[in-house]
Amino acid sequence: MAEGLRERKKRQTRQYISDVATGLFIERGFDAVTVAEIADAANVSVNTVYNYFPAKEDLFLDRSAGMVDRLARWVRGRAEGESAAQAVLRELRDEVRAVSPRVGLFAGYADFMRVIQEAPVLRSRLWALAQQVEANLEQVLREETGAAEDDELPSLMAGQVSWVYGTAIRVIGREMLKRREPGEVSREVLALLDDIEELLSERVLMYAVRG
Amino acid sequence: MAEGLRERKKRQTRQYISDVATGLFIERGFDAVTVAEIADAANVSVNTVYNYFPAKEDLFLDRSAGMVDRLARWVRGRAEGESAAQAVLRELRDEVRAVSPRVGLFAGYADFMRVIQEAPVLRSRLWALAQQVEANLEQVLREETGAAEDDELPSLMAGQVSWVYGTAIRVIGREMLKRREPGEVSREVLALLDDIEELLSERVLMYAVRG
DNA sequence: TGAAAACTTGGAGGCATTGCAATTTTTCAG
DNA sequence: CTGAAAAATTGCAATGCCTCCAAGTTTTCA
Repeated sequence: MAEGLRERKKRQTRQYISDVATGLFIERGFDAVTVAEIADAANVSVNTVYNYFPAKEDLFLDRSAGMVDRLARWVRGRAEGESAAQAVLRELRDEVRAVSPRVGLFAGYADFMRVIQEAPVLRSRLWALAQQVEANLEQVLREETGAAEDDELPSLMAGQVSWVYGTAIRVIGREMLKRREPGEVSREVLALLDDIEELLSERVLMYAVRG
Repeated sequence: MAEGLRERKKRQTRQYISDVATGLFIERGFDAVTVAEIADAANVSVNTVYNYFPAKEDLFLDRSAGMVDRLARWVRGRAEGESAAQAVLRELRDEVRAVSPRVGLFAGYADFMRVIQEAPVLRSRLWALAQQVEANLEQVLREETGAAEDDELPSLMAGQVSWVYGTAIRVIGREMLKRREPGEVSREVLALLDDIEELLSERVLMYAVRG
């Protein structure tokens, strides 16, 4: 614990800068806020901001970055006889139910989504994060199946599962931007997750046969 | 045809700038070439470059941008009893077979992929294009099925099909970077496309059941 | 308590991108 | 063929993100 004070202070500073930045972004939009303004508002120099965050986008997506191994964790810990996609949908349902009572989180999430919607840079960055999520998942599946190095199967599987995940997140986000009352949002979202699972099992998505 | 000469000249200039830029990017990498250098090499001013291309990435992805409606076209024109995913894979196979004899295209494609691999900005941009492709496809499916405005199904279907497309493109690209002999590349790629189709029909991807 | 390590800062500069006004080129009617 | 009008090109200035570097400052620890 020799490194206690310093480490604590660093974490606080980092968090504070990110919070200030996030507030400004939500208030005025991502592009309308300069890094210089953020540094000013956080009482640090521009260079200090860059010491903590490699790029402007990271100021906003700092927390999301911590979730890159979530999917891999979910799949690794799934139950016997449960498919990867099912596990992901189940965990999402649990999360929605757990967070549902707290209105604040929902409201914050809507703001978050709105800022991202309006800034292409942020969307790209979020996609890059999704890539990492997928890579982690691929690693898990590769270990689980013991597939060979040049076997493309784990990669394809990871792609599919992370598509399910991404789609769920997207429809949830869309739903949140629509409604206002948290209870209704929660109900709609859960229904959507059920829909997705049903669609997957019916293979409807994959085989939209004409005629 | 009053606007003939001017239009022709514009198209030529545009093409020339893009070609010069592409050459430089392939030679030295995307980040190692400045817009000023490109303008110089193309005998125009920096502003002229920006008159034709909104951003540096567009210099490289100019041709790819023309393919945003390809997927929608393929699906719209699929045969009776053929699924959307099947149609996409079939068209891709046809394309590989058609282009296979011409070594030049393959070689160029490998260079193209390499440049993109090394530049995150280009990957993001390519992803943005994929988003447009997906949106177009969703529109087609929406019209075809006559789904309601708030029905999420066409969106999900489009997502799935365009995932199949993207995955195929990705594995093809990976394969191309690996091998050198065009005949072998072609054979491998066709085998991969078959694999993908088989995996889809076996539902293996979606249901990686544990235990 | 005093160096070593870690953190912060200011300044200079590179590069992408935009806006504006001046200049050149192309079109087209008379 | 000629002279505006329209369109394209250009230079210049400025903004904003981001990097590098060379001082300071603060924190750690012997």
